[in-house]
Amino acid sequence: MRAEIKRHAWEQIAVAGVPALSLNAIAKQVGMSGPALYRYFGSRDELITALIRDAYRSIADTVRSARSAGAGPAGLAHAVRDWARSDPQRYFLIYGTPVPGYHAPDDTTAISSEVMAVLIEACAQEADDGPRTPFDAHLETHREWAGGHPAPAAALHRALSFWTRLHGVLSLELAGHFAGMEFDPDLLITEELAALTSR
Amino acid sequence: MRAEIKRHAWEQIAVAGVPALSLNAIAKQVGMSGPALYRYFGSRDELITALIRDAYRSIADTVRSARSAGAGPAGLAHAVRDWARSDPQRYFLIYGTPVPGYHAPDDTTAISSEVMAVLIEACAQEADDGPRTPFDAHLETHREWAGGHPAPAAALHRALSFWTRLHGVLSLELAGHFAGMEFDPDLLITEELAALTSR
DNA sequence: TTCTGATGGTTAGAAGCTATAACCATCGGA
DNA sequence: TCCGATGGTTATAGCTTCTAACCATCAGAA
Repeated sequence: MRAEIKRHAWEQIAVAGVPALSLNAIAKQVGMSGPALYRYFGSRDELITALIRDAYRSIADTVRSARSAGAGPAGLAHAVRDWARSDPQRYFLIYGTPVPGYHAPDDTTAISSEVMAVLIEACAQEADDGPRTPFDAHLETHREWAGGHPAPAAALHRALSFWTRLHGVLSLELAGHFAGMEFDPDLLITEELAALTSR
Repeated sequence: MRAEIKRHAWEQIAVAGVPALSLNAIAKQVGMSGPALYRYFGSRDELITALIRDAYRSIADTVRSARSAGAGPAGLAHAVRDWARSDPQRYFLIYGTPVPGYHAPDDTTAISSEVMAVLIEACAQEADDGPRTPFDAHLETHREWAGGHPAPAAALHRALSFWTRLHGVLSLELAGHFAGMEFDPDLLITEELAALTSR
C-alpha cells in the first residue's frame, strides 16, 4: 500500500513538481477518501522524506551497479545522466532547491557518502598525471569526508570535480537552461570529465 | 507598494523557501487584509515571476558591474558566489528546481544571454593555449546562442565550462551538500576555473 | 467462546491557502 | 458636477493539511 501511494506520488511530482503534490489527490487515486492515507504516512513531509530516501537509494544502486559492471568515471557519468533524465524531478529531489530548515534523514547522507566512495574508487584507478595543486594539498588535511579512503589526495580531488562538474552540466540541462542553445550537452559532459584526468 | 510587497516576499522566501510564500501573510505584514494585494499582483505566480525577473536583473547587474570594474573570469566567479551566498534562495529562484510547465518570461532569457555575453567576452580575453577539442569543433557549428559574438569557439567553450563548473560547485555548496565535508569550496571553485585556461 | 487490541477505514471539522465577487470610499480631470 | 480610475473592504467558494471521533474487521489470548 505504501508502495502504491508512493507510485502515485512520483507520478504527480513528475508532471507538476513537489509543490503540487497533494495527499488528497493521491487518496482519491488509490480509492481512499482523505485522511485514510495518514495511516500510511504521518504527514506530507513524511511522504516526501520517504520519496527522497528512495531517490537516494535509487541513484546509489545505479552508480554501484554501473561500477560493478566495469564502468570508469565516464561510464558512471553516463549512468547518472541517464538516471537523471529518466525522471528529472527525482534528481531535483536530491540536488534541487533546498528547503530552509529541512534536514534530510541521516541515512540519506550515509547513502550519499557510499556513492562518493564508489566515485573515489573509480577516480583512484585513473592515471595520476596532473601537477599537484594547492587544493590537493588542502585535501591532504581535509579528507575525513572520504571515510578514511586510502586514495591519494589527487584522486579525492578528481572525485569532487567529477561530482561538481557533472552536477553543473546536468542540473542546468535538466532545468532547461540550455533550451535554445543547440549544442549537445552530452559532448560537454564528456569533455568536462575527460579534462579531469589530464588536469 | 509593489516594492514593499516584494520586500516582504523576499524575506519569507529567505526563511522558508518559495513553497511557503503566502500572499495572505504578506498582506497582513503590509497592513492590508487579504485580497487587496491582488490589486498589485494578479496572482501568486505573477508575484513570483516578478521576483524571478528581479533576481535575473540583480545577477546581471552584479556580473556587469564586476566586469566593468575589470574582473576576469575568476573575479566574476567571486562576484557571483558572493551574490549567491548573500541570498541563496534568490540564486535557486533562477537555478534551482524547475517547475514543470512553468516558463520564465522572455525578457529573463534575454537578461540571461546578456550575462552570457559578458562571460564570453571575459573568457575571450584569456590566453588560448589548450588543444582544440571535439566540442570546440561542435561549437563552431552551434554558436547561434552566443548571439553572433565573434569570439573563437574555444572561448565559447570556456564560457560554457565556466558557467557549468561555477554552478556545479556553488549550487552544491548552497544546498548544503558539502556539509560535514570540511574542505573550502572557494578553493575548489578557484581551481576549477583556473583549470579552464590551462585545459 | 468471548474479549481485546491492532489495523484500516469512514465522516466532520478546524485552520489555512488562493482567488473571485460584490461593494464602497476617495480623488483627478472633463 | 459627474465619472472613471484607484485602492481598499467583507463574504465566499473551493482547495489544502491534518486532527478528532467513530466504526468495522480480524487475530489471538483468557
